[in-house]
Amino acid sequence: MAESRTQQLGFICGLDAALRVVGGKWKPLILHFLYSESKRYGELKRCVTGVSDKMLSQQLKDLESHGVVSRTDHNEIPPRVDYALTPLGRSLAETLVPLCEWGEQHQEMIASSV
Amino acid sequence: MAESRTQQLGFICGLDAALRVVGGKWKPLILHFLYSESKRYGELKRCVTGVSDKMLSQQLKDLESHGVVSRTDHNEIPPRVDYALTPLGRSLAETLVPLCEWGEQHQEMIASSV
DNA sequence: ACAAGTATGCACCTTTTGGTTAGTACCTCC
DNA sequence: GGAGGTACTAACCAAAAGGTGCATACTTGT
Repeated sequence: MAESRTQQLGFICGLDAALRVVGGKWKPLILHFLYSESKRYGELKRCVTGVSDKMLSQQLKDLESHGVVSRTDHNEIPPRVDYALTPLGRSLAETLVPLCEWGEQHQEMIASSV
Repeated sequence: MAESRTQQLGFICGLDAALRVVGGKWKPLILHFLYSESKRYGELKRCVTGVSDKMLSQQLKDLESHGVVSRTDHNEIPPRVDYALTPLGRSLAETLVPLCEWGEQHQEMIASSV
């Protein structure tokens, strides 16, 4: 029984591979908010309600290392840094749209079943 | 400024709501494997490579409480229990398909950028 | 002059997540 | 008759995720 290419790479399936990139509590939300437009660090933080500085920086760094987010440091003082999706990141963020819509449609039920 | 219905319910956005249901390391994979067909506990465990009994039971219970997975205990000895997606679960699993395809297309890159 | 905003890094701590082992009660296969 | 499969649960422990507060170095607004 030949192993599939996916399994040779150490993934269970394509979904498992994708979760390596967007897994975690904050990454999908970050991608989602950058999807509408690129944002400064502070703007992003205000969008992703409840995230701490530490988490936001860390997750952005992860996303950058996977090539889905690009960081532009304007080297100004006070600091000014922009975050944007790369084309790859944009294609990934698009796949989250159906999930987002599902959440909107069923949010009442989700809220009631703790 | 009026708060949106989503925010009244305590969610940042629809995506945030959906993540309450499918958040975590294993839940998306469980849904994905149940999408093709309903499975017995042991079958599912063999599909979701690497999951422990504890995690699989726990996550299945969570998914059941959110109404996306249904559990059928045949009350036999030795035990026989089937897990299947509910219609709601099926609609959720469908939203994961694009993500799965994205993962397949980009798995080489994902594997290389640790 | 002083507070607040700016984008982080660091150290410390708590919470959540996840793994391991053992146990159940019965069956089938060798 | 002992091993292994079946679908779990509970207790215990380790690891990862996540939160808080402090520090930076300079600007703008009060």
